[in-house]
Amino acid sequence: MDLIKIYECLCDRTRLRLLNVLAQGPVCVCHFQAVLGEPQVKISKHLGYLRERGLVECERHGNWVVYALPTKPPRELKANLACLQDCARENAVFKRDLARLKKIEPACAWVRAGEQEKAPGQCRCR
Amino acid sequence: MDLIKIYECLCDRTRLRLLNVLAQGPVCVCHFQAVLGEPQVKISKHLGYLRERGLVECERHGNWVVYALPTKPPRELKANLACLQDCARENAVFKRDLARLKKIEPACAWVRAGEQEKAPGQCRCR
DNA sequence: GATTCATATTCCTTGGCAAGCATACGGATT
DNA sequence: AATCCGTATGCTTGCCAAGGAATATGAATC
Repeated sequence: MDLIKIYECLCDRTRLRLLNVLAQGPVCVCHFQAVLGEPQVKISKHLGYLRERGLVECERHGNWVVYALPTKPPRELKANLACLQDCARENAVFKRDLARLKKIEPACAWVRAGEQEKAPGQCRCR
Repeated sequence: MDLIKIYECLCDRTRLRLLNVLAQGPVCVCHFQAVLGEPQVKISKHLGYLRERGLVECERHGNWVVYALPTKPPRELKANLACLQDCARENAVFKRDLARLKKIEPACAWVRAGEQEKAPGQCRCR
């Protein structure tokens, strides 16, 4: 994987927040909206940007689309994500996002459950 | 230091090469030209970009300007430079640059010598 | 089949950066 | 002071990315 491409993905605040959240595990788009408090278009576009460049993968479940970090990330990506985690640990925005994620967690239990269950009929996390 | 700013600096191939070379120690602009094989303007501009954002520092010695990594790099910068070094180790371009640097080294001994000596009257490394 | 919900895409405007050419600057040499 | 050398800055062009509004898609529900 091209280093430049990785850094291009990392040099946007929204994308950093997305990746920081994803480090906790798979998340679906509606949860991102709730956690980041950003409009749908913005979230979707940045996820698309990351997806095209191979920094995230996604899978559809009914209406929901669940995003996750690659199952087999290349060395460079792995290293940089680890570095990001290390740097983000103390950052206020990143911490706030994770706190919000935790609050929402009950609403997206089916994602954490390995996507075995059927996706709920309606999003209750916003 | 702002993480975004760091990543913005890292998402250009020329700047990555500059930083990779700088990881070996202080280097003056004319050596960069020889090592990277890129025109003077390009080198100078990218060094300026890095300088404005605090990723490198510079000091003038006669006609020469010697660039170096910050003496006291912030945590995030340190971490990312280390990560870059780790990722760049196997990269062909980066390795070639370091090889060229080694070849040139005799011509810029005064830089390595802690800048004690007077700068030579003319650049012989190009 | 029509509607609803979640998500993606298109179109537009705006801003910033890369690259190259020409030129300016600062210091040393003659 | 005129010149030379190393380095930096203006200027222009072209590209790409961000953001927002509107709209399209795809799947589920009624």
